[in-house]
Amino acid sequence: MTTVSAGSAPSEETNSKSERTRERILHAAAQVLSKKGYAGMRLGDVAVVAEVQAPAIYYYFESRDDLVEEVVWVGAYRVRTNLESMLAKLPAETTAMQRIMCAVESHLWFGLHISHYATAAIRIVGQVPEQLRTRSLAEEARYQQIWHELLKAAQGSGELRADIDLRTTQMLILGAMNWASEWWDPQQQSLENLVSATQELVRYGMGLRVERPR
Amino acid sequence: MTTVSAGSAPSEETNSKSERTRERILHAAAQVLSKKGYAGMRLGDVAVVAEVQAPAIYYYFESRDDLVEEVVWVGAYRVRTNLESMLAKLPAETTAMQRIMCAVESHLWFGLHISHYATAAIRIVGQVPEQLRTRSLAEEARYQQIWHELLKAAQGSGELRADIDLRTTQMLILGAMNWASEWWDPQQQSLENLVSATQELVRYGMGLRVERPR
Amino acid sequence: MTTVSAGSAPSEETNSKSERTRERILHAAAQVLSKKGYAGMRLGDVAVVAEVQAPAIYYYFESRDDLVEEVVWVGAYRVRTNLESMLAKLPAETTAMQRIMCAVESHLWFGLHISHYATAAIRIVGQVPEQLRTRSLAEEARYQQIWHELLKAAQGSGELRADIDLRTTQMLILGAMNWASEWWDPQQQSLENLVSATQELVRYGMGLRVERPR
Amino acid sequence: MTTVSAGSAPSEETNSKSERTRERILHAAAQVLSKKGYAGMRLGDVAVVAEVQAPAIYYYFESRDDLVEEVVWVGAYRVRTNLESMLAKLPAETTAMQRIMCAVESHLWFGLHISHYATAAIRIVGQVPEQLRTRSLAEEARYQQIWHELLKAAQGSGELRADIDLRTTQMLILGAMNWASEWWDPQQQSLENLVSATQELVRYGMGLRVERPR
DNA sequence: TATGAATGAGCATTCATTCAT
DNA sequence: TATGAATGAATGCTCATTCAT
Repeated sequence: MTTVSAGSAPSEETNSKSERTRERILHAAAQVLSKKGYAGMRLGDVAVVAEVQAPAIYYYFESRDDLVEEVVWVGAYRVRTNLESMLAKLPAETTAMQRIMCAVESHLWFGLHISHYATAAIRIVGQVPEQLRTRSLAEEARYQQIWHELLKAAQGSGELRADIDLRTTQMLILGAMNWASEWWDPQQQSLENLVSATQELVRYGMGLRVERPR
Repeated sequence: MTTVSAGSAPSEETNSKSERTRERILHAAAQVLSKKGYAGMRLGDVAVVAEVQAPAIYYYFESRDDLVEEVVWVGAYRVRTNLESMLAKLPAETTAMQRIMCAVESHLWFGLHISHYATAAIRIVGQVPEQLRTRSLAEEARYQQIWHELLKAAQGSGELRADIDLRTTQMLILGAMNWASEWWDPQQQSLENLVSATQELVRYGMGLRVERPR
Repeated sequence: MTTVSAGSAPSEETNSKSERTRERILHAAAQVLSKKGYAGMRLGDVAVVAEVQAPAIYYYFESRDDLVEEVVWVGAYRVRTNLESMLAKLPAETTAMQRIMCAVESHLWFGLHISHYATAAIRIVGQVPEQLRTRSLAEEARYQQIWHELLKAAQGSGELRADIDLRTTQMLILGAMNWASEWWDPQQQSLENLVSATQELVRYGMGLRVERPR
Repeated sequence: MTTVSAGSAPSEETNSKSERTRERILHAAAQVLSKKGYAGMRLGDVAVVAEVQAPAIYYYFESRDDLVEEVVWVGAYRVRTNLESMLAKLPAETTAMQRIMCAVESHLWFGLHISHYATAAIRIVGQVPEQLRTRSLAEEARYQQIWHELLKAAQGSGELRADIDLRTTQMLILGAMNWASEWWDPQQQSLENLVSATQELVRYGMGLRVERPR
């Protein structure tokens, strides 16, 4: 799904047994991190989930923090590349607002459905020591930049009101979606439903519209 | 603002020295919790912030978890009562939508400006063991209920579109605000600004309105 | 019951309120000690039993060890003086063996029925640091001495076999009685019964006697 | 002496290095327990004696209480199996009284000479929380049962007086021997001596026998 | 005479990490 | 490539003890 290009990119195609084990550990860490938080993740738990012994982790990662760093980075990396590839697939004539709607779908779909990495990365932001965030911060900046350009384009094309505070609004929207991992329950509501409700809110707000745009 | 006097309510008026120490510890715990998360809160850190020795905490709280439980509960309790008292002050003729705007202001103002408790409670949701959440879950349910009634009233009065998914929208809005504690920086943006940007988003969304309602 | 003569003797007649509290604490300590052992006795438990607050203990005793020391000493002291007063009451013509039987009764009766102090003193022998035992060791030596004289007298009068190892036998008998506190249950067996069974064992052993002496 | 091989029996043959370490910790715990009592046993002391670091104990035992439980059980188990194997070695024609004498020897020899476990088990009876005693209580019941049968057989064969209270006498004898760990000093008296003095007391008591039975 | 408040020392336990194999 | 065994550095918690009142 994710289109991985460069050498050091986080592969999802597992090759050798060794690489598969490494991936299993990373997966397990993402899972545990998203449930227990940064300080709450114990290597023992990760080992259980990954079906290895705890010391085996050290064969693949220098330290616990290294493991966390990678999870967080992979999360951010995949969220960004996923969005990029989704946007790339859109036909040229897609309007700016439709692109934003696509980004909403990408964010929710990826964060809630595909990847523990994203959830983990999202949930432990703010608990992770600064020094572990260098790589992921860069990714997040790129991601924010993509969103920023989407919004600016929409404003340019007149699809977005000129008077809104772009940066704040962007953060509020991403926040609304990030927080969904705290309450959204696939048993109670389909992801499609959540996506369209979010798109509605983002586009029109809750208030009454006298005349439906478009 | 909330002056709670009755029964077992969490007092903010500190009386005896003993009560003040207890409050200091509770404050400190909220602060540390919101920064480090549930598993990351060490009693030693709390003690340093509260300017006591760590074992003194046990004079006031049965256990670490008891302390966390109280912080989380106080957070939820104060958020709810703050909203109630804000709403109670509104004149009778206030429209349903205006009440919602007031609730937005209350939520952001209280969560970001007034109380580490609220931030703590928000940030560690999902990390705290279920058994510590009994009291706070009840509070949160009451809070959600108040919001739900606000939205329903607005829908009833025709100020809200009839076709939106109330529950999902409510969660998205609260999420957008909760997440603000992750990125909002008082140095860069005034709270007033954040509040009005949020109110705008909630009310009208980002999209162009052909004709401004009302 | 105990005939206390000298000034510093452990009084059982409580006079002032202060003295009564002190006695209550001492009692409580004896009770807790006999149940939990030396290291297991917590001042908090003692305080609960004595119905005071823990720090109050320090008004009456220099330290925890001081309290223990006194309990142990009072136990030893009372066991000794009790035996002495029992023996003193016997008519002049009492035989040496009858005196021993009286001592057996005294030991059991006192250790099991009257006094937690004795039980405590007995049970924690060997756990208490040497330095706390100075006074009580002296008492115990006196007690052993009394027993030794009783046995020697009986050997002298021909009531005891000449070929038995007096010291070892004495220790075995006292041990048999001391250990009774571990298993004797007043609900299942009267003290009188235990006393006479012990007297029988001491006097005749378990073995068949061809001809009953005397 | 006891060579236990079957099932979950506490092995004395140490095999792997790991098993030897575990045994060393168990030994150390028995030693410390018998000296300091249940509450007085610190894992630090055990670790020093076992020549490991304290946390290493947790590699072999779930908790401090688990360690205590095992010591107490091993003590009870070995005392019982030792007695059984001693009795099993006696020739068929051994009289019931001689069997009892053998049991006395076994108890003293094992409790005082061979095994800290036995001493520990004996000394901390009554301090150990009930829940740690399940396994050992079962062992002790079996041990008491063996003794009971020995005594009953002797009464049946006419070697024991018919009029003695079997249960009480049995407890007194075992108590006399258990207590020996409090006072017996191998420097001052040989174990052989203690054994024969005890056998004498058990068989004939202290009193004068007109005619030596048998 | 007694207690509420607080502390320092110590203890059981956990956990990331190491290392020989 | 992986694990069994072990450890050092915390960390929560207990408890004797102090002290102002």
